Amino acid sequence: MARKKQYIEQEVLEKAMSLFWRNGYENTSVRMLEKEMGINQFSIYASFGSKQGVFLESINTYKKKIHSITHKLEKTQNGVAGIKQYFYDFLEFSEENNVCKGCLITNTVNELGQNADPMLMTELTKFANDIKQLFKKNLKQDSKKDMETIESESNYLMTSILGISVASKIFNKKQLEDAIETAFKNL
Amino acid sequence: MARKKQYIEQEVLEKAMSLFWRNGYENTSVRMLEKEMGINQFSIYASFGSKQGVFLESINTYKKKIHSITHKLEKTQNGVAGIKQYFYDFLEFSEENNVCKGCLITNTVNELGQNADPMLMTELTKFANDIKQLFKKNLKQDSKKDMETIESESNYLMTSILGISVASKIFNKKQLEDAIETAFKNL
DNA sequence: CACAATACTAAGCAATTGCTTAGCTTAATA
DNA sequence: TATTAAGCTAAGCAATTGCTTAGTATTGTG
Repeated sequence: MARKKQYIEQEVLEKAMSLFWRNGYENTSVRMLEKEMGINQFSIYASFGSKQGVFLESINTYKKKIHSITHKLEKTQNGVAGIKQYFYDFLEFSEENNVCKGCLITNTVNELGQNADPMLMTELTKFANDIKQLFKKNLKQDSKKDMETIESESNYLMTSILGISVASKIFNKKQLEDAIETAFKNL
Repeated sequence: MARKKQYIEQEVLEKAMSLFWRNGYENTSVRMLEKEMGINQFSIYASFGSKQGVFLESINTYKKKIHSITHKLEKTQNGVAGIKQYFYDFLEFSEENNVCKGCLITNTVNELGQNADPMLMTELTKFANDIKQLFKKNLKQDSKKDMETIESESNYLMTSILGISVASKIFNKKQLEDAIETAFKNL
């Protein structure tokens, strides 16, 4: 009985995600979203309710996108080597047109910090924690580390990947590889 | 012959810096600066020219403030141990009311990225490079590392401190200590 | 005291923000 | 083919943005 949507929500979300990823939440206006997504503001609000709504769905889209490499990590059986590979995979993942955008989740945590909507913040820290659990799983595969060591090293790995995410915006490839190689020397 | 300023520029800059540090550049409006600095917009523009001008001076104020710990690092003769101490000093430095604000420079790089004013970006990367040089200096004190190793390890240390800076916003003290302790095990 | 140079107050500027709405097209069903 | 529920266009909303300006207050000097 009714007219059909002239866009596919997942498709325009990909574009919205890309824009948020490049510019951050506050530096992305609804007008910019209009242009990037190629649809009118009315359609944006009809589909996603608010700018925050678009952002939340963009986060979900990001999660799906990064799932290819988190899934790979989830399936590895080779301990620390698998985690190291994840670091390299992440770098490749975050690169676009030779420009590193870091991690959308990390960027957002860093931008909004404690000013962020609590629900959003919960969502973001949950993601971070899931990654940490994957690190732990792989660390356990590596022989005789005790619980305490595994906890410490997973915290270390989390700050390392956060560091890589930020550094990727100003460091060149060689410097990032230096960082990764050295980071894994003592694990 | 003329009326006197009713505020001290360095004093109001301290307050501006604190606000930018907490909220980032874009999330800080001139009205917010007015309130925090306790002076009228006219005075802000008379003293600093623009919002960006206030920010640039805030960065300088930040540098002066952090100089107490970079200076300490500059003077240390105890190699890696001195760098590790710097990490702990930084954590203490970035804490305010039990809330970690990270590093103003790192936050800004992360927020503005390649969208930033080139002059500002140059300023920020220069600061990062100065820290890296201090790391190198201390690494050289530690015996028989070759040039290549020192370069690699200084890149590693830079990403580590960046990671600590970001992680400090979501990790608790124990987790951050885990990260630092593990980070220095292989140096 | 009067002058002149600067600072302060507060109102107001155009532009942009997130969001809404009135009026139209579109398309599947009866 | 007429109806009707939904989507689209584009104009417009109040609030906020960075910044300016007109008018007034304060000061040291002649």
